[in-house]
Amino acid sequence: MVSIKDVARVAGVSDKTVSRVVNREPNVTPDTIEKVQLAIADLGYIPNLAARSIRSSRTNIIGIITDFISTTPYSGDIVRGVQDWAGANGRTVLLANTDGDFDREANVWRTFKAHRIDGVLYVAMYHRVVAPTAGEVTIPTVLVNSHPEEGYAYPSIEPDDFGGSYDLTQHLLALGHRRIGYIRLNPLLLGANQRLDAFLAAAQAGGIAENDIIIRLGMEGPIGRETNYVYREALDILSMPDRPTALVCGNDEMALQAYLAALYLGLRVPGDITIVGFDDFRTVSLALKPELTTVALPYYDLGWQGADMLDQLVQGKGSETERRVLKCMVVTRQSSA
Amino acid sequence: MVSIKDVARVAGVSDKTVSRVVNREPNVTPDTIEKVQLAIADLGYIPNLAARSIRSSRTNIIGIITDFISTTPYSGDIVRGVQDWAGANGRTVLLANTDGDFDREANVWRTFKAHRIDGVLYVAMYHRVVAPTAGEVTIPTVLVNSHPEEGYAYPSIEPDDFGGSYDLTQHLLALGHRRIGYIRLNPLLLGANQRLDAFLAAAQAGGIAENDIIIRLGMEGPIGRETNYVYREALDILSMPDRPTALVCGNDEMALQAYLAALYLGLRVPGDITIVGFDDFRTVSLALKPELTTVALPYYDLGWQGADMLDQLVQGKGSETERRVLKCMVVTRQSSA
DNA sequence: AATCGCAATGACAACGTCGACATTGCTAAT
DNA sequence: ATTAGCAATGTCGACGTTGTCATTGCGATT
Repeated sequence: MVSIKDVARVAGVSDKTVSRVVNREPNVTPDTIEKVQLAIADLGYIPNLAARSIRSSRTNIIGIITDFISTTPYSGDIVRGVQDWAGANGRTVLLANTDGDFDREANVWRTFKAHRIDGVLYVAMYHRVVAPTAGEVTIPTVLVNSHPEEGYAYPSIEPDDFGGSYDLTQHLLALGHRRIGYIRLNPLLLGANQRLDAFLAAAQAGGIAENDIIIRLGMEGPIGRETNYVYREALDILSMPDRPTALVCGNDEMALQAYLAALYLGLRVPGDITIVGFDDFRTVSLALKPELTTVALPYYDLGWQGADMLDQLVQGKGSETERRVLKCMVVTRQSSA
Repeated sequence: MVSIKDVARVAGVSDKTVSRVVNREPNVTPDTIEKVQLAIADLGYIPNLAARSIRSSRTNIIGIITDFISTTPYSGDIVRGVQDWAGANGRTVLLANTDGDFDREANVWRTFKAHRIDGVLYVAMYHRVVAPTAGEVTIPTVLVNSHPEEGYAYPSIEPDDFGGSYDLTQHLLALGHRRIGYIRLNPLLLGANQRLDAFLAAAQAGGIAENDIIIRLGMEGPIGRETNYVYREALDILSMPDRPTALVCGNDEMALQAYLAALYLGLRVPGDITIVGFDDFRTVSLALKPELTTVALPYYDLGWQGADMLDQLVQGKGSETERRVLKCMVVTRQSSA
């Protein structure tokens, strides 16, 4: 591998001068700069970041720790957001996945420390409460799509499930719906309760009677291996003699099953039944016909802004306890009327 | 940061001896080993991999370059496969995304070279032909989910779309279907043609008459911004007076739209119409009711085995031109009968 | 003309680790 | 008793880079 010394020799200057050119330090003659840059291009020299980091004890690497990267596919957007931030700011991204396993997580922390990375984004693939103790964290860390357990102080960034759900419910009320079904997410998910609470709050504020709200549990059990009642419950709700005019689903995959149930029963969306989802998981929300009214989760921004928060933290400017919450926008499509 | 010398001081040995213990070299007294390990634990020493890599000019880091990581969510499984391999073999994964942009890709290669990583997995998020020239590749590279353009020699690993599609078609023939609809993927995708070709080959081999095969184009246009005709075409095929008894869809999202069309027309799956997909994108294939018969793409194994091929290559044992193809399994569920 | 100030450049050490080689001390063979 | 052999440990330098400080040379000031 060609090193700074090779460049120095070819350019006829000292290695330190090459270093100055590479790092754009002041007080170098334009002449010299040109000579050096020529030599660099000639030799195809690329600085060795490992060597640099030994001297400067900063690596410009940030790590991402994920738990279930593949089970909730849309949250890949978080990773993309982080990557784009990193690309735009001259950082590189180390990626590691724990599958939710404690030992593997401890290992990942060890590896990250061994690489002396600057900071860690601890990304939960579903919105939840989290305590990243496996590594006795000593690297600056920001929690993404989750927030710290009581008593732990980490900065965090998460979506405003409550606000999104509240707005979505208001959208239904504005359309005149007065009897509404609701199929709940797995209660283990943080978002599940926030979404339900917001739905109930908005419904109450809108003057909906309690017995005009039909709530069913769509899923339960450990994440990744849950049992799914959505289709059955949707069929059941939609077969009621006084069936609701709108059906709110915990997420878009549930909405998909609600569509199937509705169509199976010969109902038209949205003519006979309005159906809405949550997440704006576009593979589903746009494939559904009519396209699905849902709430877009700001996954990409969660990643980007999370990386930015981490950067602040690394530079000592960030708050140890900032808890940032990002708005979720209602996306109105043709499934609601 | 605590270094090997700190440990040496505390343990009362030389730094080299600590190094020996850390690297499990032979010829160290059990006594010494224990003293050193105690000191290591005491101080929380973790070797600095950057320093190590300067000496040994191997980093044990492999890089993943992806193009469209988020648009096709299931292919996150490839990344997971690579990660798991890396975790099991003491490597770390650097991740970078290009969004299909040439300049960004060139940048990524630069960064990877600057990190002196051992090798690169060039992961195409949809199966296609690829020529990773942006970096004038000098790092050992394996193409995943794609194969090299004519004239370029890279090892590659990809799914056997043809075989999977052939088997799936045979499954339909075995069920007695003699008149079959087919909705094509975007022709830009490598898999699109392989799947269609296999379908036609299997149908012909099974003695299906040409006019008992109804082929429609489901999508076209640039990846990520295509126009989608699937729902319309499905409605159209299923409204034919002599409608086919089975409908093959280019992928599972298309199958989803076919379900919606069938149900809209009051048809039962699989009673009135058998529908099958491709990919086994479980978010869809399992959410559909009845659950979808489809073909599972070996994404995870693509990642794992790709990483393994790369490792061989890095160690100089691999072939520069190996082209590995992984079998795709038909997953029989309730949508076909 | 002598001095000062400063821009431009270089020499050298240090970062943390490990490979090459040297040293020590013990056992076994003569 | 001497030596050879080898296991256990240590010394030192190198990897590629940059920070610190020193040196050079030149124009400006007195």
